Amino acid sequence: MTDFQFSIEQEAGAARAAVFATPHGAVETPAFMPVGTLATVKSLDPDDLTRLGARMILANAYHLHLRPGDELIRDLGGLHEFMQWDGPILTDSGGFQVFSLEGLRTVSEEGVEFRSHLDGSLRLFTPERVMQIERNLGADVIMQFDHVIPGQSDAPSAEDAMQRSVRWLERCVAEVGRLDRESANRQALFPIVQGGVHESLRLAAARAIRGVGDWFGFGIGGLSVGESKPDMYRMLEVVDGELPRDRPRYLMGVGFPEDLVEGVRRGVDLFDCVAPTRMGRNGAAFTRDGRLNIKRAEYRADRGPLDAECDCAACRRFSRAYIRHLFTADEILGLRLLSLHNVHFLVRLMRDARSAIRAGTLDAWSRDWLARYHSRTPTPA
RNA sequence: GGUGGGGUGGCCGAGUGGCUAAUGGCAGCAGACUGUAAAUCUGCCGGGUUAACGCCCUACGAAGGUUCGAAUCCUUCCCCCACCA
Repeated sequence: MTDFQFSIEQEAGAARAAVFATPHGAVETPAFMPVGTLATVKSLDPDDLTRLGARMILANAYHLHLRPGDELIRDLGGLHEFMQWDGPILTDSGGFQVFSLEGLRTVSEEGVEFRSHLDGSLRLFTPERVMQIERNLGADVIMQFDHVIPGQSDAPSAEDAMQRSVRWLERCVAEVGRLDRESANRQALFPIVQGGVHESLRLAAARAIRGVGDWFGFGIGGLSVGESKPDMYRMLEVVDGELPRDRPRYLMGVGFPEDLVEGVRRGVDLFDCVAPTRMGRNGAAFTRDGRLNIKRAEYRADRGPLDAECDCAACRRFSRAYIRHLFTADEILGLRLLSLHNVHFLVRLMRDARSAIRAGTLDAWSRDWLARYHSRTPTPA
């Protein structure tokens, strides 16, 4: 299968600038992928995403299985057609929901029984079932079904979840093979490296995964789930040495701007996170000088843009005072403008990082970028 | 003019003798958010002082009274609403 390809253009330490080709187009990396769990990046439409430079987006198997149903989406032509996004799509498996919906599920070797958060019905998610769901959805990249646990979990728990994730990976592979024999397919299955914050477990997970098969790319999961940032960064360094360098690494669920910069430096190519959209809906804007809460009274009469150096649609046109007013008045345009801005901010951040890698200036660029982001507080214009 | 109901902290609105600086909601102020159970959640919210505990002051239309003690009971007055004249 040549639908997927990862072409490295330039390296800078662990970091690299590359192009990740998929059946629905190529993604220049490092890249940030906006999250559209329910087949929509909340408040943004496909044209918005295209304009701000997003190339690849996420959707979620658990949520779309529950509503509107993966078979319905299949019958309507698949996720790309359904949501009118013709760029690359990646679907998460529901492994994160094992963590986030902890009170609504029970884990066994067979799989995870979820109590639907929508209607209370029981749904058994096995690796096989998840592969069928992700096949029905039809994303370009599909994630294995994994077992995510809290970041501070002790080694025995982390090892247990990691080993289970590896066993489930084997079942995912088998099921994908069975489905492929039924009908041709152009999806890439990504495994997920687990292991909590324990170096030996991360190493063991990476090795075990490589033993299961050959992969077009690798997910790094179970991070940004409650562990410290130093622990998260350390795990990236550990994993970097154990994964093949000629394949993309996708750090799942990360993150905040500073985490993207730190991640790129440690060899991560792809990121996704709900932060830009969720925080945008809650009034927080990323700026070059740190986070800004647009609801604060000090911006009441502020004529300036969210971020003076930003060229997004919101910053080119609207004042902080206006956007603050929208939030104060509970107007939906406010949520939309901050979501637009925040996603644009991360997309551009990765574009800038890519340029720095290609220019051979990543170290200086990232050092300066982080210093400024951390040292200042956005002030009224 | 008569009858009935009512006046509570910025607003709405509970509370009918002590546990009440006074439930709730809204507004306001601030914080959190990392593979989305989220346009969500959390904290503060009479004034002064304190790092905090606490202490002091002011407060339930106004004034006076009963009581050890009143937003709650009594008296008078002011105002609002409804209905009847």
